[in-house]
Amino acid sequence: MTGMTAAPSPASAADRPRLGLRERKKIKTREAIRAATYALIEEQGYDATTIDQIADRAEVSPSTVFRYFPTKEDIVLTDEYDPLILEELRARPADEPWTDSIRYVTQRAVQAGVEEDIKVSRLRSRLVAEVPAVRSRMLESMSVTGRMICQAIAERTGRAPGELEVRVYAMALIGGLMEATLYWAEHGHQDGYAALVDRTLDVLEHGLAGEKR
Amino acid sequence: MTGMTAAPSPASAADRPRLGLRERKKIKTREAIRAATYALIEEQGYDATTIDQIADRAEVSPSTVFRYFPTKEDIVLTDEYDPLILEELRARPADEPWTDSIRYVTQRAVQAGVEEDIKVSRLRSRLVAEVPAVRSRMLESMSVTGRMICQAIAERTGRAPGELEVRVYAMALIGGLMEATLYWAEHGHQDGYAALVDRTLDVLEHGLAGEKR
DNA sequence: GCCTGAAATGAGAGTAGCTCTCAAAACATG
DNA sequence: CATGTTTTGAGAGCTACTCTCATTTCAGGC
Repeated sequence: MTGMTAAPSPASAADRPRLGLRERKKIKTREAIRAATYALIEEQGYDATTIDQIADRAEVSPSTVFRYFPTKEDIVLTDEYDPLILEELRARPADEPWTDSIRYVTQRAVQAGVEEDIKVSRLRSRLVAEVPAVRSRMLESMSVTGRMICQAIAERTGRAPGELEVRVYAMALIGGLMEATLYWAEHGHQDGYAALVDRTLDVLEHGLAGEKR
Repeated sequence: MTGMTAAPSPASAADRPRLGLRERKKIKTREAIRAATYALIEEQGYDATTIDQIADRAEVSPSTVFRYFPTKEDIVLTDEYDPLILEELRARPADEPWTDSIRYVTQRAVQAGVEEDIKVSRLRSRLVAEVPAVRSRMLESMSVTGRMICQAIAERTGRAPGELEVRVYAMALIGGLMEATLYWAEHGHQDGYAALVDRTLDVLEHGLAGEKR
């Protein structure tokens, strides 16, 4: 959801025999493409890295790269945690203030992403900060998550999910989290990402003047 | 700033003789390209409209189109009011609460844009809602404005402009305004844009639960 | 009016992201 | 192992965008 969350981990030993050879190959290809992309970007930068080079190193054809990822930016950014996040949001106790629920779930997503692979998280945030196309794509993907958040807020507050106020709050949240990510990258990842997210949520809840909770 | 603000009006009669032939031609070309773009988009939609077609109708070469606008999206979105907005923000009385200043200036920008050409404002917002590339470009351009707003907030509150909290607030504002624009377009421009912006700022100031001011 | 330097334009080649099609290869299933 | 389905590779094609260079168009002094 934050875009910093990691891609799903490779199939664990338990379910590997469950999957057919076809499925396993697909996962392998996906990861080969991503690994090749990360490596090339660190060597030469984002713009200088072409799809053809990625295909070469991943040992697939360029067509295959596009079959797996709709755009070059998606190779870097794609994660598939959104549905899990919504589920977790729904699982929060009904009497918990909804802002706390959002805080909890956001923090969990961040933790999961950073724990999965801190190096990838850093590379991603760096690219988000430095490459406009990547930043745009991330905002777009976060907006989708925003719609989900509208749903969750609506359920908790009894408002309509399409109501302007709800949508504005959700999108403000997205914007704030994006800025936190930028801040993290621009300051060389010195601060803890989780702490930055916490401060971000404070601003959203209490405004700029508001005391820290 | 909102992206819905209009492009600067054509040189008024007073300063036309002041400008050389060269400058006047440049302005004319700029407007010809934009007019051609708007017309073609209404006829065939955004994606179906190519740079070559735009160049044809504007009676310039494709190279010239790119000389005037860095990207296709910019032909639709570009406005140059940002510096004026910052100036106006600085001109607000120092004892006015800074949230009120932002509200005033935002409203003025919206008014100016809508009054300039309501049809263009509507087309723009429609494109922002419907074409991802345009929406992305608009967010990017609004982010630039966001940096300016950081500056203004910092001056008023005595905080540092680079402080996380300030940046988060500014970006949340941007996100909220974007969502208001989307809402406006998605509801067929029924509501007044200014009213939507007002409600948006309420959310930013008082949170979702907050009473209307 | 004319000449000279500077700026704007047009033509064209080139790059890269992305789409589409179609045939060949790899897997699944009986 | 034969059959049908998926996945892949090869390649053509489109378009946004960049760069270069020759040509045209304007500005200002003579």
